[in-house]
Amino acid sequence: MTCNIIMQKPANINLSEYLSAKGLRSTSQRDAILKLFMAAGRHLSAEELHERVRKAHTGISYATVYRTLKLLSEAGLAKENRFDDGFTRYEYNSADDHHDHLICTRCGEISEFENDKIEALQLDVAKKKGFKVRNHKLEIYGLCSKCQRKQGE
Amino acid sequence: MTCNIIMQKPANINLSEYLSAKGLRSTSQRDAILKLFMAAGRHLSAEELHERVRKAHTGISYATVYRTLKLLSEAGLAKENRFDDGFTRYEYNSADDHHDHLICTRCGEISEFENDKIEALQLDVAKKKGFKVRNHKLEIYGLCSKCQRKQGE
DNA sequence: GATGATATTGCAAGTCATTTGCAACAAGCA
DNA sequence: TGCTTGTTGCAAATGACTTGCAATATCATC
Repeated sequence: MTCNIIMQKPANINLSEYLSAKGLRSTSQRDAILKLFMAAGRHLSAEELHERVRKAHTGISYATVYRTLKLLSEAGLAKENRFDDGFTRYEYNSADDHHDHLICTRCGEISEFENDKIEALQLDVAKKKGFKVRNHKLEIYGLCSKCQRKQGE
Repeated sequence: MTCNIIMQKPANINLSEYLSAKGLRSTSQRDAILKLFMAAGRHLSAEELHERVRKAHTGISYATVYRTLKLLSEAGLAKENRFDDGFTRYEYNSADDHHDHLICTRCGEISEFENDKIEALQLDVAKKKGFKVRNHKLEIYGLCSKCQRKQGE
């Protein structure tokens, strides 16, 4: 059901290219953060990432995690998502992969979907209003199947 | 197909009914805030509302505006929207009126739309994942027609 | 209308995620 | 190896929003 026929290309830029193009420096902290960020799967908050980073690589500060996450976003390697739970979650941004989110308000599980029809309809709506779309965001909040079952207990 | 997305209770309630039902009190501050909130049109931030309220009715504090806005939300008279600009905007919640938003990232204009097809597709997606929808949020960011023209200047 | 229990207010101080100033430190070119 | 300048960790600052508290106002009851 979820099999993706087209292989997802990784984000086209890699970090060290981006850094040197901008005259920035490569550091052990940045490497460690990127590595754990990519390994972690999606939708990590800065706090969660910091936790993991600190375990593997003592002494990396909160500030550095935030700064690096911002850097990764600018480089196109990460994408920021501000859901309704009050803090920003980051996901690794593979090129051209746009998707939207289903968010379980009970357990916090976030799953993804893609729907071309919805995208097309959005463009129609925007066009009718003379609006030029740059970005969009669709979030569906509710209960995942697990939590529906638990709810009955 | 019926849209069983439950958004919020219809706002057929008026404030004084809600207050007395809950054992709460009606105050001149609450009246003033509600009046200006309703008169103001949509998508006001707490700050904007406070500004207006203060002009008409000196001495109403920020805290009271926030508290009243929260009260109105609980009463179903207001709806909170957290867009990507970092702060919450409130709109008057007329019963059963669900809509989504087009947001101009240049001038901040917010316009609304409704699209039943998109809503239906969302329910499909959710259904396929065994997800029970409680709420959803669709925001399209870009440039309104005015700002596209200005962009060229 | 006066009384009194308690909801509400304004103010200032507190949250909480995120950002920033700064001095110590490190990368990487010369 | 030296030196310029980007980076880091720390602590303090931000900024939207919330809350504690003492003063005040509401409203059911007398």
